[in-house]
Amino acid sequence: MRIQKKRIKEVAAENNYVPNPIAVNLRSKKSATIAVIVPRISNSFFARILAGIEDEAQRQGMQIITYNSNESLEREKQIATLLSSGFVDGIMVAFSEETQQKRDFVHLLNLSVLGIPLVLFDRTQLEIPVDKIGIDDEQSIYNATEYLIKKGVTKIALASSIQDLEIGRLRIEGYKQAIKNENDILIVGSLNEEILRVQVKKILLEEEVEALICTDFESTMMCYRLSYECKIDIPQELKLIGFLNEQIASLLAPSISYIEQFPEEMGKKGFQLLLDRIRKPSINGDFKEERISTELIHLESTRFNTDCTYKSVIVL
Amino acid sequence: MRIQKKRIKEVAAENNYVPNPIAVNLRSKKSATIAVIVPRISNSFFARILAGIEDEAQRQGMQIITYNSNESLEREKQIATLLSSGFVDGIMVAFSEETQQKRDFVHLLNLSVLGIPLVLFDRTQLEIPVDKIGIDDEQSIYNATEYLIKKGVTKIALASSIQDLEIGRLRIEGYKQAIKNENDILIVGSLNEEILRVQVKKILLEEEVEALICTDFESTMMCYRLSYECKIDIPQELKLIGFLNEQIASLLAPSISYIEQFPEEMGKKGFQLLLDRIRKPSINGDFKEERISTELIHLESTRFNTDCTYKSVIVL
DNA sequence: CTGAAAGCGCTTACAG
DNA sequence: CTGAAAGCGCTTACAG
Repeated sequence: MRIQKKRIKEVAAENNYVPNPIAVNLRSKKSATIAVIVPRISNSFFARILAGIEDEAQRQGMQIITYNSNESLEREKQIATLLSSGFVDGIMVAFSEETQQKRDFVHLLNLSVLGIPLVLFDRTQLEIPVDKIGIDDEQSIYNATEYLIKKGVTKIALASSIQDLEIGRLRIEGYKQAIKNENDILIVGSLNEEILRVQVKKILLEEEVEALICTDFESTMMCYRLSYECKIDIPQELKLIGFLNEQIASLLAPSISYIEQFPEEMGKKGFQLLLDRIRKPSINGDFKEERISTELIHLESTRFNTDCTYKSVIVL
Repeated sequence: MRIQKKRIKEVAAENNYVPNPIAVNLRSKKSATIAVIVPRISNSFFARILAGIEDEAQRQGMQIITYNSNESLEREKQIATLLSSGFVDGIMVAFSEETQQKRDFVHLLNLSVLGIPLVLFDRTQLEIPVDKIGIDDEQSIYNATEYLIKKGVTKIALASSIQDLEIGRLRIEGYKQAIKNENDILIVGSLNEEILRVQVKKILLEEEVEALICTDFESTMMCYRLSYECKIDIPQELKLIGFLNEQIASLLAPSISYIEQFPEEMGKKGFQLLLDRIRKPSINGDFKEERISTELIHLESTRFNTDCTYKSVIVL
């Protein structure tokens, strides 16, 4: 038997035989494939999560099919319908903004009811009994704000372009918690780029803020740019902390202190949650909810004069 | 007959019946699925190409499975083996750096020999008889260089972190063609970030270059950052043109003029090429090779004093 | 026009 | 231990 098996494998290898996965799937009722739905694949954050999932999936010999909802609820529903035939072993979803705003998630609930293992990642604030993984949204901004307060900064404002997302709301909440005194709270936010631009310029020029905290990539880049346009020096006149990835943050001029979210790790852990659920369905309706701890990375934009000399800027 | 069919569809819809695609595929020998292999999914350029493919695929009712080779030849071979069983209708590939350097592409050739429609995108310089789509690599940098020359800039250097890729070589060639006089050619390049950093700093401080042209995202961001570190004012003392996406380019301070590659369009056109090939296999070995025309977008980093007032920088 | 049967490429349970 | 048969969920060609 063992010898036979070996011989078959040899012959198979010699002839470059690769079993047709379609047939294997149909027969075994296991596709060794999971589906991942992202709201926007060209967003580097989601692309990195995807890379993490890919990495882990490969180690387990599983494949991933990626779907891009393009932040559209309708498209998300189409994808859910497609997946409801159950041809994947499990699904990972970061739902669209529209889904959250309209609180319309029957299509996701439906998948879960059909018994298809489901994991929500990044955007997890939905009342569905499934496993979830996100970051410590509230804590992340709380830490950043508190750091500045401890350094003696008093006038700290917050800018956001995701205030309509639950994760945006949570991050803003973290800021509020840290500021404590309600009168010191100064928040500007808008989904609309132009509106936010005007708002940020206004507080930059009229309110003399000492520090700006941003809840997302777009608002961070915008604040970086606007401080330049307004000729406000970072970090001399303004401290800036935002959500960026390392590559961009460290190559900006000056480099911008940022909150690292470890998206690859989120992908890996999310995949692991899904795999666990595929192997052992929830019996009593118990599901896991994990949070990745973010990290505040200090670069030039939060350098204080009293700090000992920073990694010298000009190195030759 | 027509009535029956209608009735069936009605009942199907009522009961949320979705045919099992696995079974359909096995039966029909068509999977309505294509595979896309990218060298790095977290690279925003490839993520945007993917978005373009997704978009077009959706319109045609087809699915895409994404594979990430992580710039690894070995991983690329594994993926090719997997796909050689022919369970997808076609494949789009941007091969890895390693594949190009080692000129080891038997695995890709093999897929094509098996009769699986194949399209190479972005990185296309491989002697395989398949359809290809890329950008006008040589022309893109030629145009940028010539623009600066016409503006009277004489000392123009080039920086690259992709000189080992054929597309890098082509872009550098475009620069050389435009410069004409061999003595004026000044090129620095390295895959290694630290080495390139030192090289760029050196020419910035010692060679007094008036303009810098970059062949890729990494080198562009680095030059942007280094001009800040060296306290060289852009665009007053240095003009800069690179490869960036619009979002980043316009939010840098100053904003950086860039070569737009239209990645979504490349994805769409590449998918179209593949679909054409799936429907009508090449009989006499004729294959298409398309090039997307890039566009030089002028932002602040190529503003000349003589230019009429630019879109005012401070708008309130 | 209709409905039962064959078959896509596998795997696995079972008869011999 | 071995080899033939059943069956995964469909579609399509074909007999009636």
